[in-house]
Amino acid sequence: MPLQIFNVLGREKQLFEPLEEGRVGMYVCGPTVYDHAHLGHAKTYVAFDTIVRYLRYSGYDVLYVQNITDVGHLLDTGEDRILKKARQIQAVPMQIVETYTRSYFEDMDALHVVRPDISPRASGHVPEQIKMIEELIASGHAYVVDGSVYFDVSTAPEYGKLSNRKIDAQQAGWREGVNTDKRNPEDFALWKKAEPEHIMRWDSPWGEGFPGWHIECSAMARKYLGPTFDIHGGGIDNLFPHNECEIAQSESANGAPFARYWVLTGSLQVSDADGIPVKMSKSLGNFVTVKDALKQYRPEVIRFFIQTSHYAGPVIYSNDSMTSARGGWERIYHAVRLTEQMMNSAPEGDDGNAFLERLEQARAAFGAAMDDDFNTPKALATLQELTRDVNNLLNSDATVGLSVLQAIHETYDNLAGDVLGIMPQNGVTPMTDGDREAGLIELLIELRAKARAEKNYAESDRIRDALAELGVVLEDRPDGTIWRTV
RNA sequence: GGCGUCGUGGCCGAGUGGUGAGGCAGAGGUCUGCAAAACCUUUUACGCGGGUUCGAUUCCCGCCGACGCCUCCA
Repeated sequence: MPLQIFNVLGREKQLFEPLEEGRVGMYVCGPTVYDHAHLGHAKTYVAFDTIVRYLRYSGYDVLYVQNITDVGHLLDTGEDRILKKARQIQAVPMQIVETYTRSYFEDMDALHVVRPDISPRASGHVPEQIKMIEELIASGHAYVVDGSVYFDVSTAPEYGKLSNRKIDAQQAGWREGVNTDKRNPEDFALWKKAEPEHIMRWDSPWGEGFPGWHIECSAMARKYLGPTFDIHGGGIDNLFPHNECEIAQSESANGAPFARYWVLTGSLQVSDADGIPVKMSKSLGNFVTVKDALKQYRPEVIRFFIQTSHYAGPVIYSNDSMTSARGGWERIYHAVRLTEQMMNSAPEGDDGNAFLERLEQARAAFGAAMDDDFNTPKALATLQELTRDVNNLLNSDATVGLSVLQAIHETYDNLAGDVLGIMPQNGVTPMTDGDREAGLIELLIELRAKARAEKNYAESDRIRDALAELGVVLEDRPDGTIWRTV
């Protein structure tokens, strides 16, 4: 079955047909780098990582662009986020940007998030933004007031089509006294005049200033993906005004449709003191940083947790749900470890090759689930069902030949590893630390086997307990002992 | 108030007009020096009220409730 995607623009599941056959241009709104990433960011970017991985697994040549916002994102006090942070810790703004950009990539790398092909920074694309603003002024979509430039929403008749908002109905929300430069309250800034104390400033045809928040995505998407491209992603919380403004700017400036499919992710929530779920966010202070979460759970478990619910829905983070995710992930992981260790001593040949059909069926079921709007929970269910059958096979008396074990392993490698990114990355280079460690563990297992054969259980348990302390779990099976890390 | 998403068993979480997805937790069993793992069996479901239908958890209407956005957030 071909891939179907729920397009927020139109709010329906649609057959995915890229602009150019076999290629996908994709833009995802990235983070504002003024602090460490938290699990809410992880949910969004793991979700899009999974989508990109699946598109590539399906044979698409994906160009994935995800911006870094390092200028222009203002607080409601009119203060720039980056500048505020810089003042707090007495640093130069670009120092902040650099620190947290590195931190962001460090976290995403740890979570096995494949890096975007291009990670453009807003501050590095000011000329492109200025150019687009000039085009908008020339075509009558924007106007200059005292060194600032605003987009005239009344010139974009389709404004509101993504978020289903009608301009006239929103008047009530306008607060008196704010941004009185604007002709209409719903107009938004493309360029802001820099007050003397504003350090981040650039020359422009309208004097020194800095770009508005929305224009960066429009300018950078156009630069790297062209006026029209396939998929635009982001968190649902940016639906309005950010995404809506992007569309208005881009389509007005380019005279062409902007993104064809809009894919937005639901928010990560946390229960408050009364047990009511609320969004995890910086401003509420109820966040868990990715770095802290990684101290408690391995990256595969965090990914698995995120993938147990559909990307578009909300997810409630709690210790219980994480523990449950860990249990579910371990079941799959144990089967993979069992397969790997049986491969070490399996007979050559294809005994048990009737199982190959089951593997094909698993791939088909997994693909069908993912083709249905990237339904990762359903895809995981197909892996769990496969795992039950794999366990039954490997624990039976039947002989399983090496080629069949390899086929099983490859199936997990492709589906759980390549697509979902939930298999530990095992180094295949010879004599890595990992290999040395594996050799030492196996040596200890041999010593323990000798002790067990002599019924010296005190000694065998001592070895097992000591290894457990170090995070290596042993499991005795009729045909020997297997191990895995926790 | 406006726009939107959603309400599934102890918990998490898919899905469908008519055979109880899957996982976690619980109970019993098999296996085992112990442990662990695995497998088998097993217990609780579809917010409330109407309507359409032979039949609705699934479609329609209303209500209630939760969350998100409308002002910075992935």
